[in-house]
Amino acid sequence: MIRGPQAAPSEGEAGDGRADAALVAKICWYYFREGQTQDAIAQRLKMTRKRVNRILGEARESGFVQITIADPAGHRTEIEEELIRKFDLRHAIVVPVPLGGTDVRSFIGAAAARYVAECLPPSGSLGITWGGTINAAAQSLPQRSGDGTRVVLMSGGLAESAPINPYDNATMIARALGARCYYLTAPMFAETAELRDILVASEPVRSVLAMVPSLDVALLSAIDLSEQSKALEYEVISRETWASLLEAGAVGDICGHYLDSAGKPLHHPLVQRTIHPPIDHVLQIRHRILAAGGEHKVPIIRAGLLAGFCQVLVTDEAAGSKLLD
Amino acid sequence: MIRGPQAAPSEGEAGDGRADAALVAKICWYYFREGQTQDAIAQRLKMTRKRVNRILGEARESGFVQITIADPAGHRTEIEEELIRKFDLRHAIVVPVPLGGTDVRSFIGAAAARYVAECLPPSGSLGITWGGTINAAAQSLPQRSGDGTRVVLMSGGLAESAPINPYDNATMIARALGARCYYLTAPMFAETAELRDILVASEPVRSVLAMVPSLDVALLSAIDLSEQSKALEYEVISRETWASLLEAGAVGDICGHYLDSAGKPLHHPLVQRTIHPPIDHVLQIRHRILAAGGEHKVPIIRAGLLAGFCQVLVTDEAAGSKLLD
DNA sequence: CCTGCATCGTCACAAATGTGTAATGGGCTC
DNA sequence: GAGCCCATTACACATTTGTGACGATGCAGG
Repeated sequence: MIRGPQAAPSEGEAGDGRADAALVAKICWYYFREGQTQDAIAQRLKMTRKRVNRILGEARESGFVQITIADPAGHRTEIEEELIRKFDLRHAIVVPVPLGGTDVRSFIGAAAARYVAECLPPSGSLGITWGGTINAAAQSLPQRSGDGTRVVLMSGGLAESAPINPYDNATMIARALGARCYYLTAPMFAETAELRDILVASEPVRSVLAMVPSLDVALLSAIDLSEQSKALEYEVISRETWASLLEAGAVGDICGHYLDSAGKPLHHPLVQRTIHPPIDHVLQIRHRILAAGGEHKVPIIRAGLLAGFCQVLVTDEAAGSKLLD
Repeated sequence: MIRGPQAAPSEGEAGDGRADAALVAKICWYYFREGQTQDAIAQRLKMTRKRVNRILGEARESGFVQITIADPAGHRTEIEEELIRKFDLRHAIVVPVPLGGTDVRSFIGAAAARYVAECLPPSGSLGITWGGTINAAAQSLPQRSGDGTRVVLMSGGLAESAPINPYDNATMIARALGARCYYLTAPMFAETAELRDILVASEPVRSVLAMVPSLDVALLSAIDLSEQSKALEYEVISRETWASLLEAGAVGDICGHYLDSAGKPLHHPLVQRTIHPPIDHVLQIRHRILAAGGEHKVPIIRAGLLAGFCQVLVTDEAAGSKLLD
């Protein structure tokens, strides 16, 4: 059984030295490329079939072998066509809803990763935000050598390490791309609006934020404000804040900008405390990709689309068809 | 069982309309990404397990799903290191030799395809030559949208359709890249040197050849002159020509340029009849990749390296280690 | 309408795969 | 050197997968 790609990246595995990478590669070649049986490979390499089996399993989970499904380029799904037309997008990618218990975000993340890998030029720069979808993307981003590639995390950090942490996200993506990583060394939300302004004006936060408008690609995620919102679950925002955001008409946020259902940015007190690039800076990024799915994210995705946050949408069938209603 | 990628591309299959591409994609997602069992997928999609099974098989063979093995970038094999040092290469890729009866060329082709896909810029131009290795590459080249990508076939054609035909090669590669393809509308060898000169000077041959120096990437293959040479087997050259080439000291050719074992181009009569770009034009191509392997190709590969034909070598372990002797 | 051809579903089975459990053995600490 | 921990092996077994045989269904042409 191939477990989904969101297997916890626990346990210290730095250089992945457990099994000689060359050996793993060889086994993978024989198995996937040549179609040899695990048994045959084991005999040939003088090891147990079980060992081969385990190595193959690990190779898949760790992303050592990537299985990519042809992008039916030019042969778009109806739903993709519709989305492109309705929201005037450059491109839309709609992935199927998982059958089993798998998290949709890992599907969407994988597709987004693929797209990013394709459109991020060598030595390009990529801005990312925070979220489970981005995390999933990080895990299935194809390795690349990326000379001079830069990754910029466009949100502050969380002091208390949530299961999904902005800094982790950024680190993983940067590692996969072989990129240099720039973090916002500030909390996601400052304690007061004044402090926020001071932080944003101070180095090194200022210079990292200053990179945003000239980024090549932005990989954005959308945070919803439904009951199932991860922001709530991980206590990124308190229940009171949540309630007050809802009351103000917010449906979620993209890159820290809370939007109402029409895509208009709100002037909620929280926004004054958020460390993030201004909207118009984000909108100056040449290539903007929004990766988000799941039915509860439909309102914020729609808001983001209306606000012009993205030219490329990566989502799932469920959200995609709801967006068309 | 996953059969090797060189399954004959026989039978007319143009648009591949047998099974809805979207359906195939979905099944592949469920199976490869989510790890669902074929049975579960069949039930969910209300079809037989056998059907799912068959679709998956076809998807693999047709290259609809690609299985890529992580390039241990920066973590090179010793043999790769040595090759790079000894021949002053920019990069070397050494694939394992197949266990079973699989043709080495499909391995090498796959690796080369992957490399090309990586280094060919969007809207870039790619020059290719003729040969089984290139053919294998075509078959495992990841699909891409390639706006404005161009593929130039740098050799003439064969009138009598050999199992591996230059035009087929070019077409397949162009199709995979979504590229516009430029052919040399001339035979591989003209009947006389005079006719060759006339052809080369005439349109449209001239303008296609004129594209060569400014190509972004060249994917070159090496044709050997051993007894096992495919050129001989497919009767691309006659046995007499073959003998006379050997006598002149040739060890094979790259892009129609016959070289001796030191890499010096020969002035054999055949060369005067060959429709191909001059050596210095080929050497002006910025990014030159030589994809060839198998022990019998070692002499011509070495010659090609000495002649400076490539900065990147894709070969197999057997040839690689022989090259280091 | 019937015939021939081809594709698909059903069944069945052998091979391959994933996953336990217990035994083995190598390397480490003490 | 004894004892222990860990990883690997050997063995066994349930699932999953690939494939062949055979009948049913559907379609084109006479």
